Amino acid sequence: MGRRRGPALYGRIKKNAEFKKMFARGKKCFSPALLVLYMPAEKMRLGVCVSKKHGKSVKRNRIKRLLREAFRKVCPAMLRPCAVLLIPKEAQQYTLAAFERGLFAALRREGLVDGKGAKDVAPPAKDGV
RNA sequence: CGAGUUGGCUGUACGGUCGCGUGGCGUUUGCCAUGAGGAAAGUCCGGGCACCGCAGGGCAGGACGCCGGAUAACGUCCGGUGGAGGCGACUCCAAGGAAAGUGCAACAGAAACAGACCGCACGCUUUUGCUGCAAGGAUGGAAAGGGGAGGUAAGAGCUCACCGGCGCCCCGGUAACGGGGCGCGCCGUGCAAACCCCGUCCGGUGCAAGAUUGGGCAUGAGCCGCAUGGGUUGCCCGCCCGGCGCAUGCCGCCAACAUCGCUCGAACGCUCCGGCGACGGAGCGUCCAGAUAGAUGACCGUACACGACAGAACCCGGCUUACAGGCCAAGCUCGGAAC
RNA sequence: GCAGAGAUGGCGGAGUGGUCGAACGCGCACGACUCGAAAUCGUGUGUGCUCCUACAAGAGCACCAAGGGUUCAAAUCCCUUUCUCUGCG
Repeated sequence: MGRRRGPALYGRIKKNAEFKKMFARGKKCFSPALLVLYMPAEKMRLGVCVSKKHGKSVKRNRIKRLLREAFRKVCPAMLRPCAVLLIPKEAQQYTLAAFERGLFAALRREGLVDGKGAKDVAPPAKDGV
């Protein structure tokens, strides 16, 4: 499946059991825009959790894309591989900048990311490490 | 020119860098192709497909309901009929049966399968009651065909013409129905989106359906049941029938987050033919998402009416609902101006 | 995705088409009892608009998720929409 496309930037969390494990044992950190759950893992992995409370399907899809894009931008700055679960908070509007800033701030507080500003990381020049 | 009616189309576009799903080539980097909607929605109908007792019968239940046609089918669509609304183009209508039966019509009112409260009037009586009548009043959503003329003591289809109703006949139409004639003084309110009657149709469950693998074979003993039992959509008849786990040996496999179902189809585009039309037929051409925590985003540039509602989940045909703006057709209707 | 159930005062929850703004219970307010409180008993208690009014009281209309329809009459029957809940891997 995805692995034959060469070294992708990050893998995805798919199994329901994994989600349950993340909720039960993952470390939590908060930011105004979203809640981040993470665990150490062999490679970078991402899961998003958007419920019906956030809106109808178009809105939910939009939120998921923004979360993935924010993670894609922050990902190269990560110091060690983790499995990360992103849960947005309910809001009137969801913007990429808010998610990106929130995610970066939360990860820096946990020491998973070096201290440079989030905006400098933006173009992930090459994806082969 | 203004106002309006009906039907239909479109609903950001192009380029660059990075990123995502699927398919192909390479298989080290990567490259190429392709990638949401008219409603994908609500799940309100109708099918296909799949499985279920082998699906047979009856009852119950449900849906539909002017007529004719289209269709795989429909509660949809088309063309008519009747009714309602609009000056009109046109729009809307669950539109069979109330003399098959049952039921309901509260309150008000004298009376709502039925009549006399007020009233009107001749005569008797004259405080009042008897008798005749149902025009007017009053109640009500509904009051005994309608409103005129004659008639009468007062009145009444009592009589007459018109309208309405019912029955019969003739003509037109496939039919619903329309037109005309004759007869009957009129047997009668509303509700069947109350039960119901008549006609037509329907087995159930739904891709979380289901199929493949998850073990197979052999041997051994055990437990439950052996029919007043179990299975079978709600019920009855009918129909079908043993089930469960354990130990040992050999082969197989690591397991559910798998594979298939999963997208070529009542498909789409163009042209021609038949039909008023829905639609049908023929020819040529095209391949157009198949995800499974669920793929379309970020940034930059250009253009403009600055982009609405909104995201496939087995697939089709409809209905309903949401929707910024733009365009087209019928050159259709009304009003104004000019000629 | 598919299937099903429901929405009635502040809350729970009844309500065969007809005097239904709507039973009943919990609340809440006031009163009685008490030295005071609890318990008990009694009374009252929805919202909005209009009228009237210094307030209170009173009168009328509308509202049973929203919008239509059938009916003389709808919380109830029918259709559409919105929202909530439940089951199925």
